[in-house]
Amino acid sequence: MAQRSTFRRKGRATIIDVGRVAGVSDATVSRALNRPETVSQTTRERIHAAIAETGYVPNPLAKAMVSGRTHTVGALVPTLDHAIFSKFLHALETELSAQSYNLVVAVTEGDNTLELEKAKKLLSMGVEGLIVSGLSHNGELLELAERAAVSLVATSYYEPGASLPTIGYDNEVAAKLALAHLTGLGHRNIAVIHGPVSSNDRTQSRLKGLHDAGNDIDLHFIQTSLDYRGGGEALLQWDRSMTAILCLSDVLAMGALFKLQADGIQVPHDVSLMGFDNMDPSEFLTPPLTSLKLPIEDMGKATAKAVCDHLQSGEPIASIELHTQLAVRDSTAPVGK
Amino acid sequence: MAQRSTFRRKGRATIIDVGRVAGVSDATVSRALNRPETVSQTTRERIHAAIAETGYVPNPLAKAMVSGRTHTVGALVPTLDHAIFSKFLHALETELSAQSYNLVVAVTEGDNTLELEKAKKLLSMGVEGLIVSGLSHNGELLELAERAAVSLVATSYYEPGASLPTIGYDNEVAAKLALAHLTGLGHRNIAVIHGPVSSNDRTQSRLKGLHDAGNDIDLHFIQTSLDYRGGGEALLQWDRSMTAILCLSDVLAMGALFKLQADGIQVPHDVSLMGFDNMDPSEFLTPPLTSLKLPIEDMGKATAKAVCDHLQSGEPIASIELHTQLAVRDSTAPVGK
DNA sequence: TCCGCTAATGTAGACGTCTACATTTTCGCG
DNA sequence: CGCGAAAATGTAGACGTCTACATTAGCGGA
Repeated sequence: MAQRSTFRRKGRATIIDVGRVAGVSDATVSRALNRPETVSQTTRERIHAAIAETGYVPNPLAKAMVSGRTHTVGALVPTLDHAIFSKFLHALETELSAQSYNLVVAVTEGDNTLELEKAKKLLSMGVEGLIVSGLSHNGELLELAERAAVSLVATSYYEPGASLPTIGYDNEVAAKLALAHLTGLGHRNIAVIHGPVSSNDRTQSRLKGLHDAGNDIDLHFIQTSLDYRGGGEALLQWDRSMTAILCLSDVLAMGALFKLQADGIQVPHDVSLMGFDNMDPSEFLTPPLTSLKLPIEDMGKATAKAVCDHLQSGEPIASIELHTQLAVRDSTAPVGK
Repeated sequence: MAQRSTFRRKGRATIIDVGRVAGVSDATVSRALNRPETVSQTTRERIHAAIAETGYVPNPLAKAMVSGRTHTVGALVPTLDHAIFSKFLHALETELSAQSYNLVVAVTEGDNTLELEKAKKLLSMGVEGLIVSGLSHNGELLELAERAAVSLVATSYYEPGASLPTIGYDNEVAAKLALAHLTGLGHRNIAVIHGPVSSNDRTQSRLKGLHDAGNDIDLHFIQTSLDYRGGGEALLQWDRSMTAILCLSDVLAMGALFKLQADGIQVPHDVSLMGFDNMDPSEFLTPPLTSLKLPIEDMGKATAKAVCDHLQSGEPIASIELHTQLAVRDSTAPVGK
């Protein structure tokens, strides 16, 4: 803990202090650290001793400043407290970190104003790329990112015509796929339980995909809060004339299933139940839940790769479509059963 | 999109370019931006026009370098793909962001070597504080953080004697509390389902809390994988002589419950089932799951506050104990029933 | 022994912003 | 009309690291 004033200016030793102790210039120290082969054996040893003596730690800010790189990518997500986003971020972080990038996370609560505000913070800390969720954003966001020369990419979406690259899946098609499964089983009168529409463009797209279902299909849309409770409460608007329930999220489906179980209503005997997301527990439920698999982990990996490639090559980011897939399990059955 | 070579050096306009266009020095521009009241009205206007013209965006790195601050805090968590940690991070981010700090997240997969590696990356990008989960770490970590003059705080734990400040709860006490609930209902022969012990010191502590349960209590420890499947599979080692099952995580409890439901075993009639964590769905299960509430959100908030206070005041971080609490619901019943 | 080449090290200035201090301008008031 | 204080602006150098270029040292060969 010796406080050698020789090599301490404002608390921390600098590369110059190390040089002074080792009897060389700062440039030599820098070289010893970054390209050791250009420094003689003996000098290198003296320098390392000096580093140990001074407790020198490179100043990351000075480094970043001179290189102009922070190796940092920012992600804006509506929430962390939802398996979809945390799974996505997990995959994203893993891949980014494999390529030596750091991930800064900011939560937007689905609020475009807050999103803009947090985007500013991320930009003003020097992120090199910015990942957002969905397509509806404050108009200023794009402009902001462009001014900062930071490239933007949207996820949870695939829409090649959009004003920014998108990496994700087609929510409309996915919703159609889910519905087709139920109609294929003969269901014609179907409850659709979904979360709030405002400030959730994924839900909006999914609903859009359902709207032109066809004349002989009766859809009853039930909006509720996007949580387990909401799934249960939505059932108040359900009656047995609707032979199937399509939930636009597995959380809602589980909420509904638990309520049905509590009420003694048999799935799929009394009603078919289908989710959307394919979350971890879904396949273990009783009965195992039919759902729609979203390629969340792939999306995380692909997004990380795209951003890293872009930062390396300078090429613009291309949109990538990932595919959704039915996971047919026991919670859905033919209408007659 | 005019490419005025006058004010472009390496692609981006600098504060000096703005000054040149506005006909003032860089210092005046800097002041106009940071302390506008010290600059005359007319000059300010000219400067803002110049900023618009040049598309100037302050370089965050230079700023950080001169101020020596990044306003960034790092968090190392075992995984993001688990509600506990993502809930924690959500609360953490919310509070940090309220105090204008950014959050960098790194995933350790519960591996101390990887943790150390990622800690290095976080330090070398300039985090001002580092939040880790649990107490078992690579020894180098503490040393590293100290050298970088970055303060460390451990969460999910409360242990005032530890070598670093801890903000969390007492896992041993919590486990005892859970067990006491079951023994209080008369259960004497209890299965304890838990996840992998290695590299999970929270599980270790919880088990430690159970070990001196008392002579008349028979505990059957069943280790399994920490996921829904694991909870179900663990039941292979359970038989009806064990009148209660204590799962050291709600994920395991849900996995077990779903399997019990599938097998037609009634909870709590045939067996009492208790979880640990109190995750979102638990109260909606059929039957609602008795669990042990962990103060995860409080922990996130408290940790953020502690770190921010520390960074503001320079005072060392003090350990904080948060309390756990039983959430008694219908999945547990007296042994006779 | 000296030339010339290579290896090793030093010098100087750049990166973009901030700020203490110096200087200039402004303006009120006698 | 000029003095002096206050307001406005400029100058210079710091922050810590990197690197192109300049310089010195070292060494083998003739």
